[in-house]
Amino acid sequence: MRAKKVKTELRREQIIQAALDLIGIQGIQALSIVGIAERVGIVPSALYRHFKNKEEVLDGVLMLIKKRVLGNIAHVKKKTSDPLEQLQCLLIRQTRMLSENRAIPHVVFSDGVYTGPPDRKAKVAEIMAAFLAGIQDIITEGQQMGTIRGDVIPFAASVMFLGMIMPAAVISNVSEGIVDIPAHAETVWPMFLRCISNEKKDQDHN
Amino acid sequence: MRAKKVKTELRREQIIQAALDLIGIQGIQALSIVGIAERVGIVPSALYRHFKNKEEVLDGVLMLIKKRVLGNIAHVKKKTSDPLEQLQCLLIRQTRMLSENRAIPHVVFSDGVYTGPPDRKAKVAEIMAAFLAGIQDIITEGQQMGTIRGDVIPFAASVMFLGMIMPAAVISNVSEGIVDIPAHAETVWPMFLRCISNEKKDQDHN
DNA sequence: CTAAATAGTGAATTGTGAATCACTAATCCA
DNA sequence: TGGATTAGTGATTCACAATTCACTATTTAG
Repeated sequence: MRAKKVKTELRREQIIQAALDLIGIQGIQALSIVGIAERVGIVPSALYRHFKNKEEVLDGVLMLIKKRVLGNIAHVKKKTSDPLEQLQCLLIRQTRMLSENRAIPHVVFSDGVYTGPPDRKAKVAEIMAAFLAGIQDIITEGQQMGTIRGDVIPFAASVMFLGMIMPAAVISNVSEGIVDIPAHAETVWPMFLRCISNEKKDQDHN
Repeated sequence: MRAKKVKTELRREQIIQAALDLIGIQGIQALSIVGIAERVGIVPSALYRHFKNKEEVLDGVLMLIKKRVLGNIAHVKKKTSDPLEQLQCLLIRQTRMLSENRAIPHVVFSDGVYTGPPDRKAKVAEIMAAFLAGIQDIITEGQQMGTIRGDVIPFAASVMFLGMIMPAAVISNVSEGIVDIPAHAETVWPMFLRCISNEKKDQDHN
């Protein structure tokens, strides 16, 4: 049966979304043109009307992920002006996003990143760098406002922030969801807070 | 030229080591029987004298990694009896191991883990679980001795410990070693210490 | 020293997945 | 309405990687 004709613009989005879904289900390694086409409802060769090759599809996936990740940071910055609150909110959003969208860790950790053309690696690096930079911004601001300890090194702290999210995602993937990522985030947050916040000794009583 | 005959026992080790090396260089995805055989100095088909198939080679690699990771924990426990010191020492060893042996993150984070036969996933899960369990042990002991806060949840803390290592390894891989993992570990350790240690308020202020 | 056994070889088989192409059907627009 | 453009199709090509296999060279034991 012949598929309905759809304008390239839209098909591209469908294809990228399909690829993202499939990655979430089976990982990048198993991602095939045939699989994507099937999911979109067209024949494999039709896909080449919209993308030059598989690599270009992957590029699209990366751009989408970048948009979502950075979108979270932007959203959080609008929501409140308290850096610590921003971080907590970001943690929650990010973990929710990961647990709903398992494709992201697959893409970021995939060793295809290392195998593929070098610019793919660079793109992943850029996404991570942008994410870390956003967090460092927040931390620096918190330091200026005095709610975050001055002796915290923003870069190190941003990597540690990532460290609350990344292992949880990996463990959750590997262990078939035994770990509830958002729940874990809630548990870890107070610990992280203790790392960086500038509590003046006596304030913490619950 | 014909390769020297070597006893299976030894060849198996050579093959596993070659696979580990190659994974470190090009990632799991690009790992091929041809590549391994070449590196060992035999012809591809010869490899099948020693392993049933590629999957079995991967199994061997996983076992080797497990041995090394758990070996680090055992070593650290022998070295000192102070839990906090054990953790710091473990952090140092583990990061050194990762920066020398880039294959490990490739294997553990590879999405091939999700694609491959389900028991491969289970094996990776087991390695991570064993590692986390080791850390939890140390933490629990620290709590009994009073040097680690009682309100710390061992599992959460162990994941966070992993969080000091894992993101650093990934960033280092992606960014072509811009981040020096062991150096980063040194930076982050004091922060982690603040998370879990039971300093009685007034001892460290600068 | 010789015959199992053990390990290594190259050719052939098989499977898979990406990409190309000539062709067809739908849509656009003048 | 009718030609040009755009998107979809199926057959096919190409490359590559995992195995298998009949055969050969080398050890090792009796």
